[in-house]
Amino acid sequence: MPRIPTSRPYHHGDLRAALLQSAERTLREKGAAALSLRELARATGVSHAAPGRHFKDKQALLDALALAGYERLNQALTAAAADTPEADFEQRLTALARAYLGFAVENPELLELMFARKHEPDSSGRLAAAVDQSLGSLTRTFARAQERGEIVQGDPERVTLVAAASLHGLAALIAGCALDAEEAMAGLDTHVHLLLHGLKPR
Amino acid sequence: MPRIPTSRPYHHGDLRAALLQSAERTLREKGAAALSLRELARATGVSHAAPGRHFKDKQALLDALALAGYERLNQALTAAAADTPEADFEQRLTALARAYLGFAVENPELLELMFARKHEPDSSGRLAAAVDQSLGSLTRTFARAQERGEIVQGDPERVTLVAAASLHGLAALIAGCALDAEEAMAGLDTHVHLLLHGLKPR
DNA sequence: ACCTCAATGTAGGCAACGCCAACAATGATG
DNA sequence: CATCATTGTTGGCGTTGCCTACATTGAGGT
Repeated sequence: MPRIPTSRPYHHGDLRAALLQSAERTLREKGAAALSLRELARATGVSHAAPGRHFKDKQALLDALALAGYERLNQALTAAAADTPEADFEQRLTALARAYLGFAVENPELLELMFARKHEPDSSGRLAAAVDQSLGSLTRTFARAQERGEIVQGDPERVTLVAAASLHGLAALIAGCALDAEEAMAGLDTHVHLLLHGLKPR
Repeated sequence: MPRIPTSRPYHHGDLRAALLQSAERTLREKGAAALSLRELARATGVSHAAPGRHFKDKQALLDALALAGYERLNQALTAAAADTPEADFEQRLTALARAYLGFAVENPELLELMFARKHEPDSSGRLAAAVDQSLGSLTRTFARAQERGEIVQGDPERVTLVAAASLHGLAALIAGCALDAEEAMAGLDTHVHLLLHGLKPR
């Protein structure tokens, strides 16, 4: 059937980006469960099969969304690290923690997506790289601190993991509504302090 | 239309339990995405609308699944606490950590479900109670340690949170395939030690 | 013993979804 | 200017969650 002419041109221009943007909006406002390719297509003003040209799967779109999330998170962490160049280690770590938790508070649904265990084999490689890159800020901070003797010696990966797990745990609890966001942010300084100085009395 | 007689009785007996059991099996074997009420009904040998009599929603079934998960986790934690009655604090905490991480390794999909942010308002109360109960083992351990002076003073909730977040972070990373399970379990002792003694050199 | 009725299971239908195949419009490349 | 890969459209298929109407059952009151 020949097409009835409309105001919109046949080709969208940058449908992929538009879909991702719209998807992130729905994700933020209505949650991941409300994400449907068809609804997304309607919201973007294209036919229900158009998204299939840019994402082979629904999961492929979710993966792309997660990847974009990692990139934003990575930017936030890098900025936080750059903003406290010569501060002492505890302040530096606190800044990183604040950046990470801030991201978790602002994008809880996205965070859930980013750490979900179901990814296309295609995307998993790029996603793993993105995770490493995000962890990079933390790793570098710890490596430098270890060189300066501000941190216990030992396998740097393990030391970093202790901090990373603690922060990620907070973020996950916030994203899962098991922990009040403001309360967690307010107690962050104490949290990092306890992490660095230990739970045992000195 | 009158019913053609079959070997199976009209009433199942305990359909609700059978559905939950079947659901948990599918969850473990094929993931949460593969859970469908209709498929579940087929597997249990009832009609596609029968589950609706016991779970008003698909989400209601997921919530029931999560609740059962919390009960199992709680048992594991309680048992771990009971198994190390007079051990010193670090050993006690390590035992709790091992129990929690063990659960995460064995039931990653279930853990994801338990900490998902979408729950029916009906279930959320019971779920919150279950979370508190699971946290109870940790809280009690810390409270006792604080009384004995084995732990820094200060808001006990905050001190507990540092440990809880750290463990939950590890569990979440394992469940999300961002961390190798065996590696994490192997390094658990060191992890707990660092948590207690801090990352700064003494 | 019978009747009633709430609980539980069944049958069918509806709208929405993801995915697929066939076709149409477009713009870049020769 | 013809060709053709890219990108969008239409229509269809099978599945799903949920709803309504109906059937079967067992328990409790008379």
